[in-house]
Amino acid sequence: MTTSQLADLANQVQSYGTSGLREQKRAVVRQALSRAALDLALQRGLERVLVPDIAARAGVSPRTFNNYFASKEEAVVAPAFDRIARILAAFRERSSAEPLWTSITEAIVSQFRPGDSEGGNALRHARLISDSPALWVEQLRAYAAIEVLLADAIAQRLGVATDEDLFPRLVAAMAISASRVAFEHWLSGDRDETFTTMLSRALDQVGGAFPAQPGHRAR
Amino acid sequence: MTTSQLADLANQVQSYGTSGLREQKRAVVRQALSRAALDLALQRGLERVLVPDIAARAGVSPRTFNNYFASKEEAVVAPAFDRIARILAAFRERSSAEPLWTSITEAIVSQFRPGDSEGGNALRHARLISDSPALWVEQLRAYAAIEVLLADAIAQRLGVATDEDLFPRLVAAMAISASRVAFEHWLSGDRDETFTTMLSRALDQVGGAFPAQPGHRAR
DNA sequence: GCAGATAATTGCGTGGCACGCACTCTGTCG
DNA sequence: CGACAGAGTGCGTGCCACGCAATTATCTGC
Repeated sequence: MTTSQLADLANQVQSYGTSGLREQKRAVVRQALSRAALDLALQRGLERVLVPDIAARAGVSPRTFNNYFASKEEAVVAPAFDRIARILAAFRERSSAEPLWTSITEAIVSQFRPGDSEGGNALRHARLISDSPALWVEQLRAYAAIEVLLADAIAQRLGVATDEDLFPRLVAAMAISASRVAFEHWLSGDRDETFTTMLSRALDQVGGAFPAQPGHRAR
Repeated sequence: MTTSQLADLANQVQSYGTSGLREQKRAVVRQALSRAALDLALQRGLERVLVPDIAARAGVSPRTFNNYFASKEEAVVAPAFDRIARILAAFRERSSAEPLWTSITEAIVSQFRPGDSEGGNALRHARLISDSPALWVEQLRAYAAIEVLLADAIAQRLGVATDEDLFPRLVAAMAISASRVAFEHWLSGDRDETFTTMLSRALDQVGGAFPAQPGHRAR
């Protein structure tokens, strides 16, 4: 993965920067487009949703759609990128005194606790994504994005450089992969246990590989 | 990830099934298309390569291209899917008596030993993929494919079911993720050490999390 | 080895999509 | 309030995936 790519992916993570009228409107339109795409996809299946449909439902011109998203898939998966921002924020707020893996685990798990936010819609959303190859690939990009950003945050906390030490990337990859596996497993199973439980278990199981504190040894 | 998806991805992994004239010719055309796509992409950049160009170079009609690959990106990344088959075969050939993680590590590393097969072309290929967002995403699909297939092979060896026990998926994900991180890190760095060295180190570092033998404990 | 079944190649046509460009409208800021 | 940056929009272009049906090549059983 190249520098340019990192930038591309990172830029999709909501910046929530200035709060001028302009940026505010832009955020509204973006969310409207994303919601429109999701709603339509949920009721018809994404293949039967055309970009102009989405634009129309969001009250905007078709051409405008592509000023926000490069594809309808990107629009549907956009909320995942938002969650990334929240996970990162949660991680950064954790004390550096606590074991690294604990910080990571808690940061991730905390973003799923609020009880399947937004009603059962979240579950349908998840199923939609994992059932559509195109959406699922788009989701992979989200995982890749958070992996890189999380690695940066970890490196920052440990005071090492990501391009010299592969430890941060490794730890981030393990955390994200474990989350992804837990998620997919939970989605496909009978789910006699909650997602957060399964998530925690997967993370715990993987966490044993890594030393609790900076005294790691990767190059 | 859904059953249909697993099938889709798995089907891209070369089966090398029957050796009739038919399958043989098909394999030749497939490889010709893949090579053509790669060569053209290397000299012009993938954006400047059109599907008809590839088809022409492979001596086949444009329409035929899509009977083999769904996109030019898929054609360029196809060799990665071939390597998957080899890794899986290598894993299955390892003795069940040896520790699981050792089998996995050796199976993966063994497919990179032959000294950057096919001349320095492999490195250029790798850079091409990691520099192009479209190709890079396609590569993610390959990683996902092998993760699933490897998980199945692991589950088979351990005698558990992938839909009941998430341990195989977890182990597979860790192995593949570590490999991916090592690869990306190696590609972006000065590479004062060989890829296989870095790969082994990453895998070793992660392997500590898992028990050596079936006596695991995941659900 | 031949006839019917099966599968691959190809040409044509269609629907869709990403994006460049130029123009307009609307916030923004001194 | 006036100039400027940036966002929305219409139009046009090039490319692409894929359905369909006809043709040709391979396979299989007798």
